[in-house]
Amino acid sequence: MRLDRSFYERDVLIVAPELIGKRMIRNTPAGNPSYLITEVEAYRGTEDEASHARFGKTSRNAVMFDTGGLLYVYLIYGMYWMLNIVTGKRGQAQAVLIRGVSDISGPGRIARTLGIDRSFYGEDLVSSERIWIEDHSNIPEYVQQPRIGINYAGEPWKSQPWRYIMVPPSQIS
DNA sequence: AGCAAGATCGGT
DNA sequence: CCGATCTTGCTG
Repeated sequence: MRLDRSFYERDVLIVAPELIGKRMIRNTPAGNPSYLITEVEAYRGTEDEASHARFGKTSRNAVMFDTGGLLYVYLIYGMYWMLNIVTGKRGQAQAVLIRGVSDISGPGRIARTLGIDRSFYGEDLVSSERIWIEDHSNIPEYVQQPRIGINYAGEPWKSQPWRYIMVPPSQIS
């Protein structure tokens, strides 16, 4: 069943690991593919020096300051769309970057495969007809690591283990 | 105003 | 390790 507002409105450090193992559904004229979420990163508030919210609200990141459950989509390196899910209550400026789904590794390739672009900025996962996330009662194992590509941030932000990676069942000892 | 750098990826 | 490619927000 589709996740509701109350799921997304919690702190990003709670929501991010819980997104691992959930299914993202992409409703298109061609079909209804679903993708298992396998890797995410948490970005937490204006004090997080690795976050786009670190300079406060701007035209690009404005949706991060809105309510949890909305999508934050932005273009990076002129060619890759990044898919993020806003979490927390309005004003908290938190988001989860989707880094891996099913057999797709890398946020840029995910957006390309799912057909995510600027038109998904602000899309609401709670009510959208195009994209949403379902809970299939899957509780996977995961490991935590520092986030990728944020060397510009200072400590402790650079080292926070806010990257969550699903451990395949075959690798659990 | 201009410009360096970016939550990346694929090829060399 | 470098180039693609363009938006962003600072002068990194």
